[in-house]
Amino acid sequence: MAGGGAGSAAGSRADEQRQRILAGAVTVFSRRGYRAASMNEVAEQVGLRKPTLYHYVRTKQDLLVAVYEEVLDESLARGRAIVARASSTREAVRELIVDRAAYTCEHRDLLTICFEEESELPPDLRQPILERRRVYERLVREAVEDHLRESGLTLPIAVNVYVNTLLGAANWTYKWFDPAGPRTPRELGEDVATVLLAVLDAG
Amino acid sequence: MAGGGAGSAAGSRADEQRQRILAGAVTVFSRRGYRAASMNEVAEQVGLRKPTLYHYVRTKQDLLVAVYEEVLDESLARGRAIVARASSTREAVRELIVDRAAYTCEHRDLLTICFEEESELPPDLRQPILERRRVYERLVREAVEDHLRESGLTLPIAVNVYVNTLLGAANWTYKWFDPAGPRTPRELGEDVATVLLAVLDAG
DNA sequence: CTTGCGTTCGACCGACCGGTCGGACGAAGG
DNA sequence: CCTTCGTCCGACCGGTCGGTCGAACGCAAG
Repeated sequence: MAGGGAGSAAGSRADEQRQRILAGAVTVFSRRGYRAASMNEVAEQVGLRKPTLYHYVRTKQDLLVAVYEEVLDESLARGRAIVARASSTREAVRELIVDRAAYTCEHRDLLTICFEEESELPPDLRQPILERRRVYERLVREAVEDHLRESGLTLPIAVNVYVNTLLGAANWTYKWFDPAGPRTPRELGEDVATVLLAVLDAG
Repeated sequence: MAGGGAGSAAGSRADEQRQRILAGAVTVFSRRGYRAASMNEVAEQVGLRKPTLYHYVRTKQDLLVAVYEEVLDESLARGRAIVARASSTREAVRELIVDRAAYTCEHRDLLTICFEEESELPPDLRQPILERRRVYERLVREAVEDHLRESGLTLPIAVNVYVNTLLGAANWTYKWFDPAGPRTPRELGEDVATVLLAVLDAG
């Protein structure tokens, strides 16, 4: 009863190792691609041998799924928190954009995997995972719709197209954000939001 | 001297086959991922057997490189043509966005490969290819800078950030454009451009 | 010391992949 | 008729990968 359990992390030695292995897998998968990365490489990254990995992990696919779980959980939690705490509907939309870009930049390796390895998901888990992403997108769309309703403004295009454009601009930062550059992830997110909010404010 | 030659396509029977094989490879690579796709699958897609593929193609990597060549050539050609023919600097920027999104939507499989298989490029060709992409990005940036200079407007953010945001929004359409949906690629591109130009016009 | 358990790994297995080889088929040219 | 050449493929090879097995090690409890 004390330590372990079902969740994704706990205090036990074994769970610590699992976390280390997952972190190593993220590094290797994002650098070389899920399929090209071998479990031997993951093991080396963590400082273990392959059979030891399999003492803690069931399959390579499980590691990939864990990445999606983490990103989806975190994305949705952040999104909900932002909507809940926002001081206005406009601020909610703005902060969703800023935070989305910032989160993406702070975890480029994680997001690289999520964006590029969808076809590697096991077929039975693919639908549920995509559905959870759709929940996040709906949250953003509703934030935009709330703001439009409240402000009386109208968008010159379909809301759904606006949301996809917005998410594209924010997500694409995973391709070009430079951690050694002059802008912090949040600053960059604010700039991206400035671009995307202009069309909203123009009403 | 008559038929064949160095270019990427010609009238000879063999070149026709090469085109068919490349098209099949694009389909399979984009659906399953370059690494996960086997040359057997490509062969099946084209209606041949693996050894026959290798009668026309040197290596699997060559097929991948051919995809990048095609997309880079086409992108740059379109970009230059747009800038050359644009009736105003604003129209140049607008049309660059519209066409970028439209081209992406019309060739989703091609672009999917380009966006997601960069790490699979042979190391010696990677730098040259990335450099050519940078040339395209520079073309867009200069179009934006020309418009700002001519109009006397200023952007509230760095031009470079604006261009990356713009390209992200346009490129991301490869993830969500629905060919069965109500909008044509160009219509969708126009909507995306509407969002991105608002901040420019507000200048 | 003995038992037991969590951890580690060398060696191995079956499957598959990129790529090759040698030959078969068929049409064109003599 | 035979030759030639482009096309096609069954069978095969070396290598790698995901995953397993059985044993060894270290350590805490009795």
